[in-house]
Amino acid sequence: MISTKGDYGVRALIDLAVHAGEGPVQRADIASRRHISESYLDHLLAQLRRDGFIRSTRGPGGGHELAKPAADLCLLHVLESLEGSLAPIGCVHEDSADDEHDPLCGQQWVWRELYDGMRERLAEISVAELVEREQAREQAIAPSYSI
Amino acid sequence: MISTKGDYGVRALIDLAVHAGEGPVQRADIASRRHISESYLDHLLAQLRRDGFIRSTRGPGGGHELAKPAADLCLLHVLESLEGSLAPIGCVHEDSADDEHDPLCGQQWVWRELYDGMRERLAEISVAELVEREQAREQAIAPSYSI
DNA sequence: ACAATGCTGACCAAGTTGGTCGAGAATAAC
DNA sequence: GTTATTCTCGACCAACTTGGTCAGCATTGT
Repeated sequence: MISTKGDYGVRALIDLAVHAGEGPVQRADIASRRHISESYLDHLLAQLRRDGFIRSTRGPGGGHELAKPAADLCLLHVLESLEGSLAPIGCVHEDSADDEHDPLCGQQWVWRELYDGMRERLAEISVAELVEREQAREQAIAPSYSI
Repeated sequence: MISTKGDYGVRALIDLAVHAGEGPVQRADIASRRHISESYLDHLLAQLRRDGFIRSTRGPGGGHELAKPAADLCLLHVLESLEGSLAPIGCVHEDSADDEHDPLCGQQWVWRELYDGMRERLAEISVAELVEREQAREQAIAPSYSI
C-alpha cells in the first residue's frame, strides 16, 4: 500500500527540510545521501512539484527546495500525492459518500474504518517531526557526529 | 495492501458462517452467492484450508465448512493468511525486534505505528461480527427478506 | 556560447493480481 | 465397481504495477 515511491519521496522531503535555508539542494545530493536512484528520484520530485510541496530551479546552482515550512507538510498529503489513494482496497474512496455502497462489498465498513484510522494518524505527522526524530536518532547513535 | 484475495476470502468465510450447521457448502454456491470466480475461489479456499480456518470434504455432498466458530475467526489472522504480511512497507515485519532497524529506513517508526494500529483493529473484528453486520444491513434494505 | 542542472516521456525487466484450465483424487450413490 | 460429484493441485496466462534506465530537451548562471 505504501511503496518505495512514498518512502523515497518522504526521504527526499526530509533531506530538503534538513538543508532548508542553504539554497537549492541538488537531485544528485539527495539521491546519494538518501540512497535513491537519481533518475527514479526525478519522477518523485516531479510529482512533489506538481502538487506544490517543493519548488525547483534549473541551471547551474539550481536544485530543489521545500515550498512551505516542514511543519506544514503532513505525511498524509505527501503520501497521497506520491501513491495515489491510500485506500486499503478498491471499494473505499476518500470522497465516496456514506450511502454510496458497492452492493457486492458488504464489508466496506471494515476497510473504511481501517482507512480512516490510517489517514487520521498520517495527518498528525509532519515532515518536521520526522526530521526531529531522525536527528534524535543520529544523536543517540553517534553523539559526536557533525559536518 | 488488501487485494481481492483478502476481500474474496473474507466473503467466503462469511458465507460459510451464514450457512454453518447446514452441512458442507459447495464451492459453486459460495462463488455464485458472493460473486467470485469459481476457479479463483479454489486457491483462496486452499489457503484457508492450509491455515486451518476451514475443513473440506470431497465427493458428492462434499464442500467446505468453518473449522471453528465464526466468533473465533479474527480478521487479522484470516487476512494475514490470505495476503501474507499486511505491512504497509517492506522494512516493517511483524516479527522484527525493536532494535532491528533498516539503517536506510529512518522512518520505520511511522510505518510500524501504522502497521500496529491496523493490526490491533483487525484483531478485534471476528467473522461473526461481519455476519451480524451483514444481516443487519439486509434487514435495513429488505425487512421482509427471507428464504 | 557553454556547462550545469532540472524536465519529460519512452522504454524495460521483474513481480503481482486475478484469473483459467486440465488432470487427478476421494467418495457417496447406484 | 462404476459413475457422477466434488474438491485438489499445479501449470499457464494477460494485464498491471513497481522500480528503474535512458536520451533528449529546456532553462539559466558564468
